[in-house]
Amino acid sequence: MRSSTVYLRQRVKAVLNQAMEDLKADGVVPAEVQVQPDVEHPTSPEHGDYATNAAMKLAKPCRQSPKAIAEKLKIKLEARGQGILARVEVAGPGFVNLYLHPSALMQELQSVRVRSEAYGTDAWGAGRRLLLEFVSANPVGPLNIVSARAAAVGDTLARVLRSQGVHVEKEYYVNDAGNQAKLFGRSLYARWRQSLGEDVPVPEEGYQGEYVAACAAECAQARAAELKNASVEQAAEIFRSEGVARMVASHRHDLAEFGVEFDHWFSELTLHESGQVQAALDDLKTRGYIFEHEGAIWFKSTEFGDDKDRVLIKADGVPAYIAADVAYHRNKFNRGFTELVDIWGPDHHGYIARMKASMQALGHEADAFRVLIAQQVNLMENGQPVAMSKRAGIFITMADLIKDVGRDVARFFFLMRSTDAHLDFDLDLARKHTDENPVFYVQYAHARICSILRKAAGEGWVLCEANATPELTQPWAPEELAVIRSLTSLPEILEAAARNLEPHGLAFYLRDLATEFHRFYTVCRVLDSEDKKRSEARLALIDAIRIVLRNGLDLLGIGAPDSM
RNA sequence: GUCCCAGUAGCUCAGUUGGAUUAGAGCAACGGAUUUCUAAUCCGUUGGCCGCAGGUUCGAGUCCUGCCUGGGACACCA
Repeated sequence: MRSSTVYLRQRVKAVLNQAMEDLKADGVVPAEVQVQPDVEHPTSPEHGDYATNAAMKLAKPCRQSPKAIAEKLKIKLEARGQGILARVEVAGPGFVNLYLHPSALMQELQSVRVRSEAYGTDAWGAGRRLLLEFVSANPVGPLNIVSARAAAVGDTLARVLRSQGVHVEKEYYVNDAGNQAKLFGRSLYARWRQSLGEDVPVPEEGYQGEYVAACAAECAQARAAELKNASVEQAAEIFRSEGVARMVASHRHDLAEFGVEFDHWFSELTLHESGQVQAALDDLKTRGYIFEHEGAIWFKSTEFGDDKDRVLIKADGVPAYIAADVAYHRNKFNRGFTELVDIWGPDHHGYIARMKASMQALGHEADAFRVLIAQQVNLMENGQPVAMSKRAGIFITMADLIKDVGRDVARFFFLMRSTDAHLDFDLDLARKHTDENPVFYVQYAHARICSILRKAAGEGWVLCEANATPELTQPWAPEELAVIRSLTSLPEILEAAARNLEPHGLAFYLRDLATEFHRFYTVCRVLDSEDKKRSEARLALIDAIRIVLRNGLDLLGIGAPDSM
């Protein structure tokens, strides 16, 4: 289904490579010279559809001026670019500007409709097996805003990577083994006893929010029979396991509401029970990165650039959190994944070095394990940050946010920022169902197109076959050419987003494409009975725009409505 | 004290891994456009010492060093 298509920019690159080979054959460029020239869109369209710095990169190894090489390259490009390039120009310090042949643009436009929902997909990522872990919140309370951000980014990243042929599985790590889970169990237990009129205090550092009492009641009802004769310790354990299970279920539910579904939910407890924590320890020991000191067992993480060595097994014999985490990531590799990507919250920044160290100690390449930090989110209302206090139980959850502004808006706002930058979430703007809200702006473009297509169908207009190039006697208008050029950028946008693990470029791209469409719409009437040929061509054009908008919105996990 | 992230228009942010005498959007402000396929639209104007100072080279918002400011992290917690 994912046939390998050569997109427009790749065709241009291929022409450039051929031209450079020709220069080698002529002896202009020494055979051993290897350069990777950039082919990019110039800032100003007057400088061509694409421009390359190949001549500047070749200048030094060839010991010639960039301009001289550019002139020679130009001749080869003109010969090799038949049917793709209309014009080649040398400019500035040695740039070579490439102007597309109109027929190449038309072919690409046709390709959008032929490939339809597969337009933009590629296969360069085939063969990679990547495990993407994100959210992984402690199952002791509702998901917060940062989790929502991580969910949006992780889910879209998975979709984008898959579109490029990478095999991706999404995983959620359930911290059901540690102190937090225990503390949660005891908090639930206390709340239950309180509800029975007894004076049992919630433990210090325990969980206070309103949801705790509600969860305690549900747990008590579900496990009533077992609780009847349980000791305090047994009861706390029952509340721990039941409470965690219910929290995990609610996380799963809330995430599904947000359009995010995981392939795996991985329990920390199973690592301990199956002996994998010990196995990881033994592995590190065999490799010589373990030592004992003051009754604790340490990992020599400083060997791999960490600030200090880290305790794996505490002096009391209990494994530290990181011991299970090392075992967990070792497990991921053992399952056959060749790349691990984690998305963590901002408070785990300092944790990266030691985890990377542990994976290197286990023999993996440094960049086989990568961590993205989903930075802090400030909810803004009336220009002020919304006050939140976890301690007092006053905080806006992911579920609250989605209920408030809607799933599409929430996702788009999170995906409009680079992941590792702080984000001010403008609630007032998010709530507006007007043109100021960028989500609706993009969706409106899609709906507008659908509306025209409906009208066209009703009036008996013919939407030409996907593989038929519309014939035109008059040249395309500038607004038409601009939007066609934008269309052809989707493949490179997706490739960049996947390679850099930065999905936000896609959101910006869609907004820009919507702008190009709206501009076109204002100037060019699609259905014009005076000019049937042009109308048919424009119908094909807006159909292609519809496809690209829809593909992009799908990858963002956002709806593409037919009408608004 | 050490480390990480950020600092670009009044506000929120892009800037394609160093490229073009002209650094871009959105919002806000001001002025225009609709007998039309959806005005949830479009066009125009105003707005900048890219935190500061050096350095690297043909070329720096982008890379290096130092400093300033904001946020975060620095457990035998998870």
